[in-house]
Amino acid sequence: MTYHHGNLKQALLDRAAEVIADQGIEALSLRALARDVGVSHAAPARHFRDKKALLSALATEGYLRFSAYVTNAAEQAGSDPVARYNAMGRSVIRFALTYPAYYATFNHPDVTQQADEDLLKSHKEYMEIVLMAAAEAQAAGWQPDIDPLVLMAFSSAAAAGAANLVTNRRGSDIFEGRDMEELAAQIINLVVPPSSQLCVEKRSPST
Amino acid sequence: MTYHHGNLKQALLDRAAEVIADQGIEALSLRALARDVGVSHAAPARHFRDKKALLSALATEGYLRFSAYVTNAAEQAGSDPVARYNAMGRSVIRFALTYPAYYATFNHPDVTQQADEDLLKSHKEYMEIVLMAAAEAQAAGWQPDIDPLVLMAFSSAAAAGAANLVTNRRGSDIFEGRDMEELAAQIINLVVPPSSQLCVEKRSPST
DNA sequence: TCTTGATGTTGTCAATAGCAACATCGGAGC
DNA sequence: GCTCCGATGTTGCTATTGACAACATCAAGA
Repeated sequence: MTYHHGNLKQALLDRAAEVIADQGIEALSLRALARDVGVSHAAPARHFRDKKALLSALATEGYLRFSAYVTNAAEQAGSDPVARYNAMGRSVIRFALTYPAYYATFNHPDVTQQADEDLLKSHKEYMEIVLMAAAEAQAAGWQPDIDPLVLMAFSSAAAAGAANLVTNRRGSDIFEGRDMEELAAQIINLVVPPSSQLCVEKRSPST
Repeated sequence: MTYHHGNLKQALLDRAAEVIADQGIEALSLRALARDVGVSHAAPARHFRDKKALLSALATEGYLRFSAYVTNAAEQAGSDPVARYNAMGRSVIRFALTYPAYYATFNHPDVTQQADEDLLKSHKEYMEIVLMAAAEAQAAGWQPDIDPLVLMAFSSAAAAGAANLVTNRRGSDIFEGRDMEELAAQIINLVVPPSSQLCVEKRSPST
């Protein structure tokens, strides 16, 4: 074992993601992280000024993956821009379930209440991807009269809210017996129909 | 000053709300709370098993106020069920801005990942209020073909997402120069139109 | 070889959460 | 009025944690 770890920064981020995923974000401790990675308790300070910085870095990494994830979902969905946008919405839910650690950082006060330049950049990049996709869906007939930025905010808000619903372990028994993932998908469908065909139908139901 | 505080439990909750509102939920400490209220560091333990319990209690109180708040908003909005539901949505945003401390607890892991009986009850009560209002809006022509529970989840998700957008201090400069509160209102309008008139128009735009 | 900067270690401090033993109050029952 | 007792608050303690400072080690280039 060398004196230098070699890749401590990434090792810490990886381990942090694991810990958050199975013990919750509140259980995260820099010292425990250092122990787990086999390094002394002050070593993380070389890479992260403080705990917030680590969470921010994790969130930054999360948004990068998030961008890739939704982009990929759009590509898988084919060429209909509305179907693509719907698929992106569904992928938000899947992402939250697949990478709970990253998703948890997105909502953590240390991340939401502060600005770190890298974080802002990766977050903005994500939103721009969504914004462009929203504009394309509009061009294909979805909500043509609304400001694209408002539409993007609306979709993001709904998707984020749905993801929260699904990731909350507190079982609101009002949803007793429901498949929460299915519920989330239905929410997405209320935001954007699954195909542009349905946009047209919606606007002139008499046909 | 008496030996017994008299109303320590409520005093702690009130002070906690203040601290959260102006220093953030991460800055909350039971000991500081005890100091501020003029009581010894272990006194809070008599009323709250631990920090999570205090946050849960605060969230419970928050949901009770939340219920009253949206109910009041509906009453102020008149008799059109759709307009009432729209007003309730807007009131969610106002609530988040007016009582940031309560709103912050709603999204805190200690609250979202665990179940405390009182909390579940007050949260369920809130959701039932929204559910009933959604059903009434449906009866007045809003989204008549959708499962009311799905509609309720959709509206809640979108409203919560919009509220998060507005309460996040991290200025995503993609919204540069926007009035975030106005943006949130526009989001609500995409969920439910401001009056039942607009539902009909939406469904048959040819008229 | 010497220097330099990056990285990791050891030691330490203040703040905190949570526990236990004790003190004090105030009301219920006599 | 008195006593007991449970509820409430206090004091003292331990372990954990985040953060800092001084030092050690390594790699690479002058």
